[in-house]
Amino acid sequence: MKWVNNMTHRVRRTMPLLPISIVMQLTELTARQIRYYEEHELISPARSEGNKRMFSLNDVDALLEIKDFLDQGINIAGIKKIYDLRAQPEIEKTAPQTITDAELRKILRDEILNSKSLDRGGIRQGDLSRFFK
Amino acid sequence: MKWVNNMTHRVRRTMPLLPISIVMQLTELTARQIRYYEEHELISPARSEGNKRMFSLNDVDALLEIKDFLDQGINIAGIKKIYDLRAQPEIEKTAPQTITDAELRKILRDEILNSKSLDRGGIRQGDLSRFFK
DNA sequence: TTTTTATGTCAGAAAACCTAACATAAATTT
DNA sequence: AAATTTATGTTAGGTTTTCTGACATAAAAA
Repeated sequence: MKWVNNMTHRVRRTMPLLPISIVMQLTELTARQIRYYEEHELISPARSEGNKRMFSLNDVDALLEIKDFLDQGINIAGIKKIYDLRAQPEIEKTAPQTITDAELRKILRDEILNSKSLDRGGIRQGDLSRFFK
Repeated sequence: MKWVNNMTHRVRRTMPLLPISIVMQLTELTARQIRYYEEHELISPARSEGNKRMFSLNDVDALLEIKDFLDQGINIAGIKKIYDLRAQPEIEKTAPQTITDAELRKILRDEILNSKSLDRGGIRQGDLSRFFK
């Protein structure tokens, strides 16, 4: 017999559920790093009544992505620009975007030039697999 | 384009993620109630290094079920017995279980006699729907 | 070489959580 | 009916966690 109260697969991705200590474990980032990324507006975790940061699963996803970008040599400004571009996908491929477009090319070019042939093959977010099934 | 870091649907149900404040919101139980149920071994939430309770999604499910049982008039002892019986499903329907079985019947009988015709129709855990999609 | 970036570390304060104790209404037992 | 038990409320004192802000620093960029 199955029971009714199974919320596991229904939790909203945007619900602020997790304290920073748990997010540190899930992402292997320090509190300092997480706060720094928020300071630079890469994430906007919710706050408890007492001003403690509360993170959603989407926030965790975002942090893992930020970590990945940084590991790839992209800097905070670059990540922010990528996010900005993601936010307006409808203007994409229409009129040229003056400076914005050029900036993106520069970012991408720099990324290629900076890649340092790290070649971290295959295993993406490998360590996290121990947390998942 | 989809991104790789989507942990949302892969979080282990048993991972201790949530502080008691969040569990209070999710279940609409007080901290006192949650701690009392733990004291009576209906749940066993994990602990942080500093001894703070950390709850898994399974724990939340369990608490919602406990709440439901209590609302139905079943007391803590009854819930515990139900859990015990659930833990040995293989003995079920075989040899008579002496006292255990009789105790269960008493519980069920008492539940029926105590039902007070509350008749809380249909809507199960209704309020929680606002938390889910 | 100077500046910027990303992160470490520390301090003091506030919030969240802990256990333990006492209080109590409602239900149960005697 | 009186005494006890159950499930929960409340309060107090102590510990853990998190906060902001400041200063420090290695590596990268200008």
